[in-house]
Amino acid sequence: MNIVEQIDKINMQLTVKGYKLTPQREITLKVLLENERDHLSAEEVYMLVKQEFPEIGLATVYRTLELLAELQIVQKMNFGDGVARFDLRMEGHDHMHHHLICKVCGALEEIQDDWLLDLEQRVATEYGFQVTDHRLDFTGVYHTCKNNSKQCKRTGKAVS
Amino acid sequence: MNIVEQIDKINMQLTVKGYKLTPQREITLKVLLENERDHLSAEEVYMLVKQEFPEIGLATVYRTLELLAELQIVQKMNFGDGVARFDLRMEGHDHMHHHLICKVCGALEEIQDDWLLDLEQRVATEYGFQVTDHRLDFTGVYHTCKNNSKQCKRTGKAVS
DNA sequence: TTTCGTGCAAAGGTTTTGCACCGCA
DNA sequence: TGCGGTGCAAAACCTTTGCACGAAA
Repeated sequence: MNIVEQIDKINMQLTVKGYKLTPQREITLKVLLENERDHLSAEEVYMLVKQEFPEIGLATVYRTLELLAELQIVQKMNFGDGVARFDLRMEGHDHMHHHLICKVCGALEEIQDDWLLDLEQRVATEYGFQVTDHRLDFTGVYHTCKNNSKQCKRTGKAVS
Repeated sequence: MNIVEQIDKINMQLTVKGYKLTPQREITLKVLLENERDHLSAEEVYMLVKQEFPEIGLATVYRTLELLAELQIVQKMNFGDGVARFDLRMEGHDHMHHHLICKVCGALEEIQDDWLLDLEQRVATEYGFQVTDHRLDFTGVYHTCKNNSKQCKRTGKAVS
């Protein structure tokens, strides 16, 4: 599914709920889809949207992101750096992505396996708790970073 | 290990790093240890410390919590309610606690099983990533909350 | 016209910082 | 004296909100 199709699909979700796909919302969505792997902050989204739509205000970006979170199109997350970051939840990614956070190079990789179905079953039986969503983050170090190579394997970023 | 012993142990960790256990820090630690299960925010810690040490300033609490996080005695966490919360990491709890967050009653339960050793092994082999810590939160609903009982099973809190 | 969405500026809430002061080596 | 630690207030920071305006049904 390409970006245009995804935006169409989201447009339908908006319409059903009585919301409109304004140019501001469309460009914000485009930015999110084009940077799906990057976990952008509101400020970063704002900067990118501004390149195509300079008149947009930061408040609109916040309102759009809030709207998308309400529709479960994005998920608001916090990785401890003081800003909220937004994770797309398209195409069955629903509650199935985990994160690897490298302490050396700062990379934040998303991995797609769903490893937790057994655990969710155990939580249900042992704790009387029905899971609807989960969050799993691993902090650690890429072997390539640890081995003192000059670049992070994933991002290509220079490593301090 | 009782609270006095735990504070002694932490005092040693502080001393090794050149920090002192001031009365403010000691009372802050006591509050954290006495409310280990509660994931207090800085403001909540401040209120509780103030009861025993009214002259303390909020900034000191923030600085103490930051210091304890640096020493890995507490972990700063964010559950999406706009404030940082602090999780004690004493007595081998290290990277072994997970959370159940009930959407109905708001309870935040800590569970102690360490279910992720296998997954950490997989991450190491499949992604070339050595895990040093992890975070696993389950969002969902307690069966007792779902069944419309008037109280949450865990907290006893009234359920809307 | 009515409603929804927007931009701007102001407000709100949390956390950090600057600075003078204090106690202890 | 020197230095780490503190309290207070101000600042910084991210995010939300109030309000008037504008576009579309």
